[in-house]
Amino acid sequence: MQQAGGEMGTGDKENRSSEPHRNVLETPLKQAATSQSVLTEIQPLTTPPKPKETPPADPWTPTSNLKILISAASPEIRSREQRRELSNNARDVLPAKPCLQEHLSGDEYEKSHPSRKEKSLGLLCHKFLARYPDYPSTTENNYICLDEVAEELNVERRRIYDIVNVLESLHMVSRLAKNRYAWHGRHNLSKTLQALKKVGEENKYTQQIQMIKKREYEHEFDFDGERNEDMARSFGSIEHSEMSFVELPGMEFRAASVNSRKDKSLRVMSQKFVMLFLVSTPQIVSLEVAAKILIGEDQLEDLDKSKFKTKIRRLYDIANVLSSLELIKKVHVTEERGRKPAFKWTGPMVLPNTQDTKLETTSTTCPPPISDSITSKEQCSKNLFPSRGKQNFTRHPSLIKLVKSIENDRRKIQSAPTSPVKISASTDPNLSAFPSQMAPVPAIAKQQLEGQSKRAKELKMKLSGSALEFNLSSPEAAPKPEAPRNVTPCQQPTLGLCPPSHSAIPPLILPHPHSGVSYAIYLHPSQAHTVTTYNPSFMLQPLPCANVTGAKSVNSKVLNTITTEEGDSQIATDEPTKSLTAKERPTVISETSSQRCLKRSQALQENNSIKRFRSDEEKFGASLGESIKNERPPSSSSQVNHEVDNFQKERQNKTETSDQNAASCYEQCKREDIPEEEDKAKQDIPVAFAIPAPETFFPSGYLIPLTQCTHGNKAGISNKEKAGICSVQHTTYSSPIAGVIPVTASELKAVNIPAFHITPFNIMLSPTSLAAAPVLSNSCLSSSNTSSAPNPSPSVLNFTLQHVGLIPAGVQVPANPALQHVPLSSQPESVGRSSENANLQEEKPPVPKEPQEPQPVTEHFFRTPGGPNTGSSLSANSDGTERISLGTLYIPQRKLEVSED
DNA sequence: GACTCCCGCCAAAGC
DNA sequence: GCTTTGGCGGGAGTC
Repeated sequence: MQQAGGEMGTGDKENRSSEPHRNVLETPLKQAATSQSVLTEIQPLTTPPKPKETPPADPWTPTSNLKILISAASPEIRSREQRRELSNNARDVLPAKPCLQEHLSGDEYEKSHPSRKEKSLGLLCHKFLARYPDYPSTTENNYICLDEVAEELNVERRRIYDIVNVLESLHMVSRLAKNRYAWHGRHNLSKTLQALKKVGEENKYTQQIQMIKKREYEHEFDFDGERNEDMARSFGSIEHSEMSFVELPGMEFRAASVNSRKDKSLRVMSQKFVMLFLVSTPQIVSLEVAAKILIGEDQLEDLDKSKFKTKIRRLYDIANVLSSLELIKKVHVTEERGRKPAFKWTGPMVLPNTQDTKLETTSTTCPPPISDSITSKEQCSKNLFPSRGKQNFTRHPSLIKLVKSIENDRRKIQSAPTSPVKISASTDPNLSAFPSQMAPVPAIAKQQLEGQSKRAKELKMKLSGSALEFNLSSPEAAPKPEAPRNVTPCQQPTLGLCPPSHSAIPPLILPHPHSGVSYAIYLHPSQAHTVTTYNPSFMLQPLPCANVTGAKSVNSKVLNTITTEEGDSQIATDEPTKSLTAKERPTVISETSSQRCLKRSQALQENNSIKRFRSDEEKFGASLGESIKNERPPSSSSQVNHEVDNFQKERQNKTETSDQNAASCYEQCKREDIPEEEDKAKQDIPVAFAIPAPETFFPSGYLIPLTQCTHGNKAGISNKEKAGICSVQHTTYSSPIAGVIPVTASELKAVNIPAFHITPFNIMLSPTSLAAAPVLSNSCLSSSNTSSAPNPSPSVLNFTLQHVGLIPAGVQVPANPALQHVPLSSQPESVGRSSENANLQEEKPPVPKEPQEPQPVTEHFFRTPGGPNTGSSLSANSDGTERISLGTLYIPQRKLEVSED
């Protein structure tokens, strides 16, 4: 056809522009100037028409044909021979309409002139898809002739290739012969997605994504050579395979030509792009990250702006097609620097292989072929216990020593008594009454945070280069004495990287500005000061709480997140919701689950506070207690913060141990996924799970949708709304920006259920696993010093003081002028106690067991998010100020807002 | 000015 | 040698 390149020069364009004439004349369909109308009006001539599609009875208009001609012509032609072309064509094509040209001038022509949008690939793809049924009958031959389609759609064939290539990647079409394709529709889509997800996991895309995000934070990733080299090394450490096109049985490419340039083909790129969504949590992938990953797979050293731009272009092409397929939806991640384009997966959730989905890769370099013999059970097991799988990661030499040290520490920790507390999964109806103290607190003590962050950064910088390797390789080093299968060594690496300040930076819970959904963002303190804008590494923690399977599901989800960071396959797609499309997910959310989540999150915070305080009670506790007793005015917050800061310095050497302890606890928690140990596990393992996110991958923070678990209930959100919050992927997301959400008194009070302690890396610790004493959340103090911060609960203060030994049990002291005197129960924690109502908030917080063995605790507690669809539940914080509070601090660094277009 | 992404050049592969 | 495919990047349109 066209020029040697298949494209047409001016002449070709003119020739092509005449092609539609015949078609138009033969099929006097209304060819609206707008593509939208065309979308539903395309009347296939030779290709299988979409069954549902009925020829529109739109009247033939005098200008319709001309509009088509115009749209078919290139801009150059139009600009060069606009008038003459129009008149001539009108005369030639529409002899019966001699006056046509008169109607096409000035504004009218502009109207007929299809805008750029109307010629978009996405719209074109819509047209294309409209021609064929989603689920074509197997009996009928659904052939696609590219030439014909191109003609009918009045586009260059080149554009059709773009569409077909992407469709091919999803096995919606397959090439039969030259210029001929077969339409399969969505029959194979589920299988394809499963296969892609599987391959994506095996290719460790999750790790790559996280690594890139981390890099971005650490270096504000750009294209200078040094950083590229660093990036390249990191990629190399992942041993990612040059995964090529993933094929399904019976759908292999039949023409070698198709594979000739597959390395960079749109097909492969499309598959990889889809993989990123399937393995990501949340299923939001920014173009930037995707491009970097795709580039990285090729040759990162060549990463330059032009290449990056090219990848972005291609990704736009792919994204447009995928959007037309309604598999993804464009969103924007807003950060302080501006908006970043991203896409959210809106397609069906991909379940783990419930059947032996055969897939083949035409990979040339690696991807270990997926075993067809893997049963669904085995696959599930593999997903649940990824640590058993192969570890393809290599350990960075510089980290071997560190790993050994960690191993030793872990052994010590694991040998130590750790008895996770069973938590009743029963619903706490009172959680709905969760107070509104969750409101963000004004920024405070930013300087302290920065100071802490600096120290942390120094340490981190030393290890950042090899953090990934270390993290990925940790499984090897991690001893698995008790629950080898569940060991998630991914957290271990963080031990050595954990700055002392971690303990002072707990997750932040922010209310969703739009939906009222709250999100807990876990920010790695070490990067707090370095992050000023959107941090891709804000891990949207899937905080499953709606799953009827309770802890198991949660665990699975957690495992998924964890394992993805470990570098091996893991899926955690055992959630029932996974089988549903994004649109359907909401229905599975139960309010009780959300309440449970709330409670868990509260418990986490509480225990974390207690644990932390316990570990520091000798120094900081006394000081803090004294401060409380003296009812320091808000102005003293800086003093307290300073004390904490200094104290944390001293506590730095404790961080590693505490993280290990947390890791140990988490391992126990993970055991709950082990069927044979389920009974036992249920007794020892908390129901709530935090999503561990090794700092090595998530240096900055995590965004945890809390949805109905927190504010949602309180805010009076209807059940329906809550359900939606939990399950529906919000169209708008945002991360909190720097800010501190102090743990309010009510938050602590309300929790009488032991929960997990989360390490700075989101490692969970059961309350009892740590000889923690009740502690007053530092945040309370800090928050109390802020005008907008809720005052710490008297009960908490008393509770803390009592456990610290500053006051005898039963004695109540006003911790803060603003605090109310709340009677506290001196009873030990009511482990597994199920929900109580708001009144229970007044009850004494759970008293950690084994207080006689205070252990250094640096964990930040972490609220278990409530939304099952974490991925979709990014929240927003309109506040851009940085905030800090001690103890239960959270330091959001960047504002992240994801919004749909 | 950044973001999108259309457009078509041009080369590899196929026939 | 012509056609088919499709990688690639300039640059126009849009925000």
